[in-house]
Amino acid sequence: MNPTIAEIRDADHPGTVIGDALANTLSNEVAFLNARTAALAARSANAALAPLGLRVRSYAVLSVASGSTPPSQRQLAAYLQLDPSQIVSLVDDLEKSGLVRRELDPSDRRVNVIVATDQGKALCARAARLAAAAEDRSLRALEPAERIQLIAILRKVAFADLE
Amino acid sequence: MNPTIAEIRDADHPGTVIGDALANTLSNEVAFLNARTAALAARSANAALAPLGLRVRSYAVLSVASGSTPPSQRQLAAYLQLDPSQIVSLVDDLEKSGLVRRELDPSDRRVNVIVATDQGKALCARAARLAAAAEDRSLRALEPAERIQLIAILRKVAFADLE
DNA sequence: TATTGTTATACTCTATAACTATA
DNA sequence: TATAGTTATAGAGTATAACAATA
Repeated sequence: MNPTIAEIRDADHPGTVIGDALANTLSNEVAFLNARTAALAARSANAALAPLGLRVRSYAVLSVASGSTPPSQRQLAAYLQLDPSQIVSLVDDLEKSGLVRRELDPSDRRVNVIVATDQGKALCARAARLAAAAEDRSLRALEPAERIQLIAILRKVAFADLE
Repeated sequence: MNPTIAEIRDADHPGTVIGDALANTLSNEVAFLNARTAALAARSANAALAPLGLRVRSYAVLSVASGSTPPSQRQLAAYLQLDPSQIVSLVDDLEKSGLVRRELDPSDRRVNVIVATDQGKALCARAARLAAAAEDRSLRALEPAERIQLIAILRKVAFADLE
């Protein structure tokens, strides 16, 4: 169960055994564990969302825009840790699909508030269920209590850049 | 401290306040928290490793190759969750820099064993220290006990694809 | 002057498929 | 037939810099 002492095998090619030693240095580095986990989770979530025409990125934007406080593009960029220039094409695509609208903020006409349409909110709800199912599969190795711990700890780390 | 109730600000532009509601749905999704954390950690680690001419990817390959059980390229791909074709250019670059060698496995001449040179091992040791320092900064929001919990839980999730 | 959104560009990473040489 | 490594290519993601409109 513990990667340090477990033999590690390539899931696709069971003949490929990776010895204990491989699972040493890197497997204690959070950055590596995070990268590996995020890669698996993103692949899984992208596959789950594909039938809806969404990807993890566009789903994230749609999800925030579907909340009770529609964000500006700048806020989306900060929250999703993307460059503001990347938000442009994400919102473009969602807008073309009729899932969100850009609304000029009357109090500051430089800012676009991104608000989900009814159609967007409906799709977001369906997407959230698919994402949750993918997450259940990704986290199947964890006890319920561990899952709660993981979320609590990751929230601290994920937002450590904001005081 | 808790992102659900905290106001979230853009670190670069303190005037940008993101309301509570933004921090709701997504911030309970492990895939999102993982992606945000991994993005921050990768950026930090890449910056830390840049003076050595390494990036997180090449460092990961070098680190495994520096261990006591040098891997095949296939094993590297499985362990790092990369496609075997991506390993080729990573190893090419490291080999050109004299940090690793491809050694033909005598028992199966299809496989290249990737073994770090002495120079590669020395650089890997320096890189590991820089990576550890970057990790300390990334995880500064955690108590020591939380850090240990995080590693234990992430290891389970990160290797759930291997039974 | 500073900030929001936008465009443009170059680079890195991801995903597939096909090829070769060995088994 | 099947596997290890390689090549090629297209698409997605990352990082910067510059610009127009607005504050």
